[in-house]
Amino acid sequence: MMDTDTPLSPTSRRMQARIIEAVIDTVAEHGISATTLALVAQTAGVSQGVLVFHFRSKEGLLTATLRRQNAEYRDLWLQAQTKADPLDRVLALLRADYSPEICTRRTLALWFAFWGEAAARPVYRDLCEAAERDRAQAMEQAAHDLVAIYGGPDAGLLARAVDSMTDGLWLQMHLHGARMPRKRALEQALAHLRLLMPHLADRI
Amino acid sequence: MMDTDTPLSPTSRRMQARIIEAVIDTVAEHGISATTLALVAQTAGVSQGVLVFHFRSKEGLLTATLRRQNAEYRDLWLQAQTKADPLDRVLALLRADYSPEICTRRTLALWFAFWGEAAARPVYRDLCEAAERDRAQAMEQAAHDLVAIYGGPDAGLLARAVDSMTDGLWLQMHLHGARMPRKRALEQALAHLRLLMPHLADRI
DNA sequence: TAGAAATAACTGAGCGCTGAGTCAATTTTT
DNA sequence: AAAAATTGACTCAGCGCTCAGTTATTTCTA
Repeated sequence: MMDTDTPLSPTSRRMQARIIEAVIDTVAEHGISATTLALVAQTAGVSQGVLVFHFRSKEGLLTATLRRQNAEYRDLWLQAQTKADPLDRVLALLRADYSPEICTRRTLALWFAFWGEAAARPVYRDLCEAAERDRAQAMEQAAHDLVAIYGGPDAGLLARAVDSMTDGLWLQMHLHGARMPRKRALEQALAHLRLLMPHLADRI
Repeated sequence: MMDTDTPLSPTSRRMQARIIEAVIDTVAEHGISATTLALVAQTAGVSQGVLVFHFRSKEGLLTATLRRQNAEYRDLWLQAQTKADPLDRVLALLRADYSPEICTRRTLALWFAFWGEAAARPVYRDLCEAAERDRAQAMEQAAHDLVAIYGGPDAGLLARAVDSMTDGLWLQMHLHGARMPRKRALEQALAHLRLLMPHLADRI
């Protein structure tokens, strides 16, 4: 069990998913530093022992959570890759970052929690970095294709500008909460994109 | 002592500064969750008791550190406000965010550490939010003046785009470390600005 | 297919240890 | 000599993790 790729029994799979949900809730509400096995167990409605049984340690529990978070995020933006037209692809990638699944108090808090510990824990750093990089490459590819067809600024710069805007708006949503709702953030990101590509503004 | 505004003796002031330095080192290296009074005391080369004497609790110690961090950041960008020409002011504000003081492993790790805990601790959230807002307003004012004189895109959008780019690049520097050095980040921010204001590109 | 045997999943009391915070005693500053 | 600053041994609540025992699930056998 755990991080080997042994096929999990449905029972275990369900339990692990349930536990990870509880971890996310706990971290989002209390922060990583106040997340304890007892609290997670209580939130999940199971005994403390089962956490260790499935994830070996608190550390294992947190990295598993981060891994699942990464996978879920990846799944989300991979769907956006299916579009044929590069502008649609860029827009879909962008919209994915402002989807209701991502722009939750819960989810944003989780990302920032792990980013906050990333400097201290190489495991977190590597996982966060990898997720970020994969996504950035996808955007860069899409931007490259876009510029090749429609023209525009340097593709790399364009991609990074869009992604950076996202990080900034995520921070705003994370800190300001209700005063920067998802829809406003999305509208701002789109306005930014229009500014970067005035010649395609009518399609954005 | 502590957060009252009683004038501190030079002895206390020096000791508190020394302790806060140690907190920053400790948080940057081990993260908030692994920062203990013992570790901070050891790093500062003092006894554990003195931490409590000056800051009452671990919580007090951390909020004092955040407050000082805010103040230092504020001092830095306030200097940039002195410029007369609004373009110079925008550029100075931007450059401040990429100054060697800010773009340290240490400093970035500290910001992200507090942002990571912000969702769970209202005190941190409020402090981070306030700092962010003050700074954003300064940028918005400068952008507004700039657009009034030189023309360009919507001032608010411009300001937010610049600041968001910063947050994104801070995240990159934080996660990727050496692969995103300060100078490259600055160069990217400037290139982004040139894209947003082509008519002023030659002055950027 | 019923039921027994074997394995997997889970419980919760408990252990050792480390954390934050205390305080009487000591040193330093005023 | 009085006040302020500092020490470090101490407390004890709460942490991660263990493990003997229990329950659920799957596999085997007649």
